[in-house]
Amino acid sequence: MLTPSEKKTFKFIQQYFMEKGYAPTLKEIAQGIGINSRGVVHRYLKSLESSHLITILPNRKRGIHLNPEANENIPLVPTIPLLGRIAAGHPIEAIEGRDEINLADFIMNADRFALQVTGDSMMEAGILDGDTVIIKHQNTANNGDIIVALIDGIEATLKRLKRLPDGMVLLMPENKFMETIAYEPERVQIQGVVVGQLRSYQ
Amino acid sequence: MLTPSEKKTFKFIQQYFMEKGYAPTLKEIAQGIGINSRGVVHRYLKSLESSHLITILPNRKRGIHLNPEANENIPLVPTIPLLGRIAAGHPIEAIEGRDEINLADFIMNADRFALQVTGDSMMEAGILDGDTVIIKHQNTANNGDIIVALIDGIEATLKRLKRLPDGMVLLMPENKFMETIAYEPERVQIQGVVVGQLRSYQ
DNA sequence: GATAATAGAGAACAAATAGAGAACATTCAA
DNA sequence: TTGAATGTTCTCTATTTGTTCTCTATTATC
Repeated sequence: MLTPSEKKTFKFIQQYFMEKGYAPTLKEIAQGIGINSRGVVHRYLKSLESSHLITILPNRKRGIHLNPEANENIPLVPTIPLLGRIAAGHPIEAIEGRDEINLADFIMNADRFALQVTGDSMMEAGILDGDTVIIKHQNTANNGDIIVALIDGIEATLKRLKRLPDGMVLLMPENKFMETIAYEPERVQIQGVVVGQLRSYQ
Repeated sequence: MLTPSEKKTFKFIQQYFMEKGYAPTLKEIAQGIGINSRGVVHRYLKSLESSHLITILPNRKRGIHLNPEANENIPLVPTIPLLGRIAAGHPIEAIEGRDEINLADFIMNADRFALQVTGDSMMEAGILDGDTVIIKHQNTANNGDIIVALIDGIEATLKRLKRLPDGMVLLMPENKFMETIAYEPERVQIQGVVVGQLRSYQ
């Protein structure tokens, strides 16, 4: 179990790694977490090592490794550090305030489930073949939402919703090679709304 | 059975755990449930321990463990049910075997972090303005990987990597309105590889 | 009314944590 | 080779925190 100081130390190391591409010195860590003593930092590092979060190469300068396989030791909060904003042509810009993403907030919820997407009908909305979408189960949706709809009780589809003033329901793909189709409202049953999306490149 | 105060205490601890990743101090619990006395909190903790809801590590600061069996409503491993595969024009197809997505496997790892993407340079790869990409920290990458690169030690960018036989490094945007640029290898420092992606529609 | 259970305040002490900084060993670059 | 920077091990101090008490108040029950 990490103390708050140890956690702070660990986060600083992660962030430093990202920005510089190499590990910080003990002095830099000390400054980064707001203390003066290298000895104290060393104590925190020893503790992080015994939690298998890092590996210390003895006596090496900047000899800290982040351990990839360490998730079992921080099991409780599904968070990942959010280090900043990346835009082409600029240095990575730090984000004040929010410094981590809580996956629980992001998607976990009793009324949510996942679907794996096949096909390219939502390609131009950034939803590609093989992606996973997180659906919030609900029977209504707003204009412009991306929804899971059941047509005639059988055919399921992922489309953007638009209701016309005359009552017709448009299900619009985000792919210029595919056509929007209009349905009578009673043929379309809304199953849920897309609230998130995941993609794995591994 | 628990008294109302004990229940309140237990809920506060659960919530604190989810948010911070470590246990609260007695003082924090006291404030959290609206009293002043650490001694009283300690009494509640003893009671929660004898109900096997928590374990107290004696004399440890923040030495409270939530007992997993008593905690079934809060999953330790964040998962979301994966209901099937959706393809335009077909019913939702069930997936045998895998029926839930483990978010910990998906992204959480000590050497991973998140970056928020600004701009449209990777649009055609389905990475849109505002998306969050999960980066695995590493200094090497394969041809075709989407990487975070530092150019001349300053400028950070998200591009697809291609190495030419003559040693030059191509950083290719996925946007037909932007141009691929070739760099001498010593100007490009690889910071990490994109291993995942999140998008929130909320 | 007596009794027990619940709630809370707060004092007193022991122990853990956070931090400073000295002293020495080791690296690493000039 | 040498010196500065860095890692490592210590001892010391202060503060916070956990723990155990005793005391008071309220409420419900017999």
